[in-house]
Amino acid sequence: MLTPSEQMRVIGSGASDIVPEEDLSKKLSRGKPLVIKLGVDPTAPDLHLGHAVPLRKLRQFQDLGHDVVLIIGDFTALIGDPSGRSSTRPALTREQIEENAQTYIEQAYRILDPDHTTMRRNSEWLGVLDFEQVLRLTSQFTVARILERDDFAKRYRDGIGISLHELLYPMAQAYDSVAIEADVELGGTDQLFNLLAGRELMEKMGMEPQVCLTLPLLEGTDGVQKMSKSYGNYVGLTDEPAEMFGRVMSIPDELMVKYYRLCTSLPVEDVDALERGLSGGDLHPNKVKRQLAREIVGLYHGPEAPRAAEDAFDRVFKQRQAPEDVPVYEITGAEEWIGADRVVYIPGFLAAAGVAQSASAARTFIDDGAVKRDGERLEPKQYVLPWSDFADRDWQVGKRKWVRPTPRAED
RNA sequence: GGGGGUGUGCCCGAGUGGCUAAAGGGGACGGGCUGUAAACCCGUUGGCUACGCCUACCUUGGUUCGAAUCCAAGCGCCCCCA
Repeated sequence: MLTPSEQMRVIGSGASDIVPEEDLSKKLSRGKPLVIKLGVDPTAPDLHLGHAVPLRKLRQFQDLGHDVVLIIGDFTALIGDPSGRSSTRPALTREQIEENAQTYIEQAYRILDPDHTTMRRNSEWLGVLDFEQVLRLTSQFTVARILERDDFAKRYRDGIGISLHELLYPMAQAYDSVAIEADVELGGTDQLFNLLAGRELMEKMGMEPQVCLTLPLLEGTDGVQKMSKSYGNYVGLTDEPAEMFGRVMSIPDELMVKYYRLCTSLPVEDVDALERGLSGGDLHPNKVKRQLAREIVGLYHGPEAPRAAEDAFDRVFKQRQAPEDVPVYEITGAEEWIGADRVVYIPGFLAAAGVAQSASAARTFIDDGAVKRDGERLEPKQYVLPWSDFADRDWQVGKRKWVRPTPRAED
């Protein structure tokens, strides 16, 4: 095991804040494994690089010999953490939550060491509290204190509704820490309030308070908003290698270094060197971003994957050629967009194949010059084509959507 | 319990009887440029085999030749007083 100060260095790298740092080194210096808590919200089933940031930090803790407790917020999901949202979230049903939790766990184990991870659901302890116990808990917090939380304060000021149950979210999360006797809780910087609530509650209940460790929020591929599925700016952990490569390539240049720090396992010194090279103009951003994409793809798909992903990327984007395996759309012959004389209504096809939202949208694409057949642009208003000019050809919509209509094999 | 306000397309937000598929902005998408992006320029952004037709401005009824626009009730949200 590393010495406490060595551990501090590893733990602190990439962290936004550790409050209070002294408490953490004190805990570490006892030489006993610590209980590291991360609460996860089973509202979105698909994990992305943003989720991976705290998970990777947990992994570091595991590698240092500590115990990780992953708390599935199946009970708190009934509230829906209002954090960062300007309005109340819809509460999920139990079935949805359970389903999401399962997928979450599967994906989390791509990063965590399952042998050193304990999985708990907070319904275990929150679901059994009776009203009296809830009241006793609420008496530990004041309204003024809860309203200090940024988003509550803002919503209150702006006259946007806050349901009473939302105010209890921090308390519920805090109680999780009490229940598992957490030593350290991780979270994004937007979680600081909730993390501190845990610390305070533990203290009030006569326990050794947890240390709060916050991590920077990862902006999505748009470079502006926090990575989130609902913004469509995410890189999914289960994305296909080529897809993943492409998505990483689409992040703004300014974000590259941050991604290196939070999403790859490159040593700090190497990242520093890249940063210097970029700002000094010695390194070309494109090269650096390619390496970033390779690193990330390699992390989730193994060392062989990046090469193929990069090749596919180049084929489509650099050389503007069709990918190796264009998705096939099987023609059954019953399509209504195929006329009796085997004349094909192209917008209907593009909509049916899912490369355009609707036939109207597909028409727009055609008129915009966004539709190509075997690399050749369709003329505006060219909506119908004879069968021979349609089937078994590579159709491209925009830069990256491909489909190849193929008649179903007769057998 | 009383009083007032508000509900528009993905989001914000104009529009107070016909000229409105609905200004403007954001976002998104497409084209150009490029390093893959960003910035910038141009364009599109309800549906439909489509110079026309259909469905749309919280819901349901009503007034009218005609309503997102007026009326009634309902539902949601917000504020103030108690």
